[in-house]
Amino acid sequence: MIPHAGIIVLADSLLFYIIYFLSILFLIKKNNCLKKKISIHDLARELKISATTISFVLNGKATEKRISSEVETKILEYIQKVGYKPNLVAQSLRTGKSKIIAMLVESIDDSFFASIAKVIEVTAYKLGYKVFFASTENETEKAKQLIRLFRDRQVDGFIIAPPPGIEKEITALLEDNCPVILFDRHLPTITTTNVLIDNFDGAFSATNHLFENGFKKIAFVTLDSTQSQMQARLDGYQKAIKQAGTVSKILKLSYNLLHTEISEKIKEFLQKNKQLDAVLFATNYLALGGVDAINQLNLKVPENLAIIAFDDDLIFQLLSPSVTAVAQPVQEMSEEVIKQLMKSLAVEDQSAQQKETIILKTKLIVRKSAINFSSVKNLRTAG
Amino acid sequence: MIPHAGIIVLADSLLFYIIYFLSILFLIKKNNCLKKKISIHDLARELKISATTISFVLNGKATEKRISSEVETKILEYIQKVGYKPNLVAQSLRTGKSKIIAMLVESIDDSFFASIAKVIEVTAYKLGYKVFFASTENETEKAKQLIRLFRDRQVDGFIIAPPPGIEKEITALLEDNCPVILFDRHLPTITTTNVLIDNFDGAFSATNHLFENGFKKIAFVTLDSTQSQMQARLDGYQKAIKQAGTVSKILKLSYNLLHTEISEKIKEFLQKNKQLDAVLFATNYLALGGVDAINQLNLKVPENLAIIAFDDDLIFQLLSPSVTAVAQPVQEMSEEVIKQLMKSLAVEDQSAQQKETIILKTKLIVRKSAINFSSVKNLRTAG
DNA sequence: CTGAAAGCGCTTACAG
DNA sequence: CTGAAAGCGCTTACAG
Repeated sequence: MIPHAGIIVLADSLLFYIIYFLSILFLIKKNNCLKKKISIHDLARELKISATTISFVLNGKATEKRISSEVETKILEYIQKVGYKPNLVAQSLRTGKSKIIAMLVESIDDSFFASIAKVIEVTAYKLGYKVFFASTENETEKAKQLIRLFRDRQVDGFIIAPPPGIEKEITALLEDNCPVILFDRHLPTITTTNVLIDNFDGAFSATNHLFENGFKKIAFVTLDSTQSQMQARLDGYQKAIKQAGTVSKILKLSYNLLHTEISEKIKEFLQKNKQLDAVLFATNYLALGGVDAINQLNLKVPENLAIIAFDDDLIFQLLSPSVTAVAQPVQEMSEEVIKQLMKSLAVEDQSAQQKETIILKTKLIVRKSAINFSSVKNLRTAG
Repeated sequence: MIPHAGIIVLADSLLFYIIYFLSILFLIKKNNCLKKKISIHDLARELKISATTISFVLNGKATEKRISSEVETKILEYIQKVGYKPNLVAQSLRTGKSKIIAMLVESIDDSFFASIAKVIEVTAYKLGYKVFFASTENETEKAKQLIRLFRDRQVDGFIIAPPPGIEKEITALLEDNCPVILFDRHLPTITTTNVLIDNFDGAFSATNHLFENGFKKIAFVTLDSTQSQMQARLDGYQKAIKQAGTVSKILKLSYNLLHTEISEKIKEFLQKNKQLDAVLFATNYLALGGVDAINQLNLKVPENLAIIAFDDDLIFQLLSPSVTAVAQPVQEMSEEVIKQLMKSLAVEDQSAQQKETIILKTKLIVRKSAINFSSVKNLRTAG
């Protein structure tokens, strides 16, 4: 039996190599996109240095672990030469971190969310994070799904413009020690870190701007929503109306209407309420629907009807007449969001962390759609 | 010594458990966002069924592997009950697949790219894929970085609107067996699967539409770019001009100008070329810059100057007068892109796969900015 | 029909 | 100052 042992071993190892070789081939075939990459153990073999030491050097722990500087430079140079990149998936599995931040906005199409997303992406990237975006369409169910999806992908934290009804999910994230920053609107019943604007003051100032320019019958076109930002805009409008001693006139439209549906509803509203001489729109896309309605009714702005939009947009500058708008401080908001998120990311225990609410001021960009026409007020009812 | 052995073992294992317990605590502390999740082995322990069998059931291989249906339903019910979700990172590390598609567009801000991104996201999601977006700003270096970044994250495939100069990177992807679909523009020197529109015909028809409406001195405002889509639009314009026997007048602007810079350059161009009675803009944002310039010059559209834009946009419908545009078939393009990508994803060897180029037709949306004013041509030079 | 075991590529506590 | 080994949570070829 002994003489055979060698042969058996040989046959065995030959078989092993054949299988190994086949499986390599199979893997290359099967794994699209998976470059035959160098692993840390390949480096270890080549350099005759353990993977441990290489890993320490890679993670900047060379001095902490007192790796000799010769070894360090040797490793660094070799890595440079062969272009080694650690496998982030393996890293993520091991550490439980992904260096990915999830950002849920209402709609990435919307110019406000698109511009804030852009600033956040750039800033986060500089800090070593990648941001993944998704649109909730302000739907509770879609937001829940997305939170689940991103958690499954092991994101490190969330930036969320929350739709209504996801208090439970946000609380669950925080309890599981997952950093969350809310922006644009918050959820009053739960304690979170929020980056908001002064919606009340924005709407209040805009309405007063209309009064100051001689307009008196001011309507407010908004969404049928109890969300904090919409509620505050409504309150700001109503405060100004009350203070002026006039009557409010409010149109509430449901979410997720198409552009043509919005303009149709606004058209009907304007036709039924010919006394109106000005309208404040609670969002940029409502204002765009309004512009369409106004065009269709052949009304002149601001002679027949003055308008102001909440959220600025390039379009408002291009329309004739250009549209006065309440601008949100996009740059400032984005920076504050990132700042707060980085703070949370650095903290071990989310529940212990102090929750802050930052409120930034809006700025009224005065253009031509709401300037003083006191001498020729409301030609429409006259005509 | 022997009497002590038991004690040592006990002390040893006690220590072990203390350390184990502490490290668990430490892990929970350290790993933000990492829910203490159930693993497949936890399930195996509870159910007294091997992880292998559970994995087979989970991956729909129950019948293939001839798992008894009792075992299958038992597993399925338990999973349902405890809400088990496999760890996608581990799955990805093991299989080399991520079910993630990377999509590189010029700018996610741009309405054309935003709308195509949206359709693709929804469609891909239904097919079990998540799409991650990023903007190249048409910069070669940024695109290279993004490709690297996404490969590090182990994406399964790419959808790319390529900036110039990344032929090498695209080729490398294909060689590494990574599915790539180009759209909007292609790279003529390499063989890839492309989903394009008929840019030549779009520009040709638009120019002819201007001729048919009585305009004669037609300029073309485009980007200083050799990219395929821009080249084809230029060629289409020139063909129409030549066929009509008139002279061409072209303004080439560099990429990445700000809106105000674009409108400034166009303003200068229009002032220097008062003979012009129409302009075809090669992109939607060039047209918006043009609208701004035209407003500043107090020109009337189309009486003084007719305009047509390439790429439709909601804004064009809202401007007064509304702007005629060459619309790209967004829905159709998106579907075609996904279809081609899924085809590539199913193929083992990318180099062996037949590369197709799909060319879709554009549609001219006739609005008011280029309608017939043959009786009152070019008032500007007259006035 | 079902399970034990290897391994994807990392990181890190521990030992020396 | 450096390395062997375990383990993150999966999947799958192989054995029975």
